[in-house]
Amino acid sequence: MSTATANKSIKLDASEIEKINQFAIADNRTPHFIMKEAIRIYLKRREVEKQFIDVAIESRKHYKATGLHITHQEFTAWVAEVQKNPNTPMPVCHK
Amino acid sequence: MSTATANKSIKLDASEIEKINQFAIADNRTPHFIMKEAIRIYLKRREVEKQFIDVAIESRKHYKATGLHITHQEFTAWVAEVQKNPNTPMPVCHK
DNA sequence: CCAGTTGGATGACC
DNA sequence: GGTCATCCAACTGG
Repeated sequence: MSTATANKSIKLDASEIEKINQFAIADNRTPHFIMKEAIRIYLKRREVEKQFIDVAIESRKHYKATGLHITHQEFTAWVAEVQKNPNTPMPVCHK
Repeated sequence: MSTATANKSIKLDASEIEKINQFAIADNRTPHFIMKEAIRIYLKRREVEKQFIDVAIESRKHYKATGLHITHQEFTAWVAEVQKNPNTPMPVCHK
């Protein structure tokens, strides 16, 4: 009962297959591996992206619920300040 | 003859399949499409990368043939200089 | 209606 | 894990 791997089919056109083979040969792995890698990388990117927007949505919900926020000016001012003084505290959320 | 598309199989484990399905649903496309997209993107990245190193190899061959080059110091000095004066010319290759 | 493409599942072989 | 061949359902355009 380790990792059950299922066989999925995918239609690729000739040019893509060629390229996959080239790269597979180039770094000495199988075309299959290349495809899996492609998918792994893609999924990882999507996950990170999703988490990013999830956090944004969360933050917004929190703001809607509590009214707590900082302004864009407060934030950019802090960004500028932190260059000079790395321990400048982030602005505090307020109503 | 339009674009001949051949059928390839790829073994993916359950977690990957789930994620593919999630993203497929999320942006309203088929899982199959997602996989193709993943591969397209990967291939594109690799191609660009390859071209980059090809240029590097070309440059090196040119150097080996002609002896023309600039030093690392010359280059970094220029990088620094160009910040202050954007039209600072790049150092010229020499023996 | 049939041909062609896409999307997808399997079974078998190495 | 890696690869191929087949067969299936759904949709699209002549």
